[in-house]
Amino acid sequence: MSANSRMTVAVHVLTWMALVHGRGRDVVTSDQIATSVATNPVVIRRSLADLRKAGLVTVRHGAGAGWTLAREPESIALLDVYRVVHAEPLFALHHGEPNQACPVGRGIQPALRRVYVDTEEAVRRELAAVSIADVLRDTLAARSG
Amino acid sequence: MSANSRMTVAVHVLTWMALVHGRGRDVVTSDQIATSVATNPVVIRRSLADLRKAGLVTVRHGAGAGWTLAREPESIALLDVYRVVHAEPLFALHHGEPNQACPVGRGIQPALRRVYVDTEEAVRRELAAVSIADVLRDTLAARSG
DNA sequence: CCTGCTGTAACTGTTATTGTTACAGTAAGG
DNA sequence: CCTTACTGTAACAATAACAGTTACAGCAGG
Repeated sequence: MSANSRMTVAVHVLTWMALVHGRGRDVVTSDQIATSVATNPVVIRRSLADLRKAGLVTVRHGAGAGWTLAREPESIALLDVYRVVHAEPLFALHHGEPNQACPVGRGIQPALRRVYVDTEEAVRRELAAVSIADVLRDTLAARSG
Repeated sequence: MSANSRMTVAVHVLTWMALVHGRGRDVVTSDQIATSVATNPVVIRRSLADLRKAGLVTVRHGAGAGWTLAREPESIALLDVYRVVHAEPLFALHHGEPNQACPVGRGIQPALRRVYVDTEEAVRRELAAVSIADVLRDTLAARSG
């Protein structure tokens, strides 16, 4: 296992917040979330910082500080999370420029780019169809099943 | 840009082979392909070795050695290439096991796995619809456009 | 002013990837 | 059988991403 798990961590964070949100508590700390994810609070804070930039959570400073969901779990799609964690495209083009003197070297990048864009859009469509509320429901169902 | 470009390299390799295949020449060397991709022949040979394991190309040793497409370009889908280069899943689950004492920690992995599998399948559907022959056609069109 | 948590820099260990050199293995063709 | 030209692969370096960790300044509620 080497691939990045930022998507998983971010969804876990939001799902956990959605759970306590439903229970009426609204301000939670990175330490509490870190306990559920079983990692370091700084990792959680880094994830939350990104989620905040995207407007998915809000932060409160000072004593009694902590985090709150900025939207209802039903209105947060996994696509929103994907946008936060995936700066890099699914597939990378060549590291260096291919040989422009070769017909394939010259024309393949636009051709590939088109395919890659279509593929990314398929991913986005899939992730747009699932909300944090859906994940929470499935999570609680899986737990008891 | 850091993401892996193995998909791009493998498709480039096959597309180049499809081009010379159409021109009647059938045995090509890693050096020739490396010139088009503008990289080291060993990188190409590594890619070709993987493609060979999947049965997409065949190799000939000795003097006059080289590589040949094992199938017609129309019958090689980008999905076949994806299977070759993508050992790792699109999204990774947690690195360590999440807290099993927490309802979210306990149930989120099966819930996420389901979403991730669906997403991967969307990617596969997209890539299944495009062949190396399609890429070659688009590549030559892009070159002149 | 205390207190508790955030925000973030800095550093480590691990791992993937690309590029590179080097060299043994292999078989076609004279 | 020997030359030749290319494959197959190990080994290594450089780069970069990532997860995890420590440390500490900043902030605001009470």
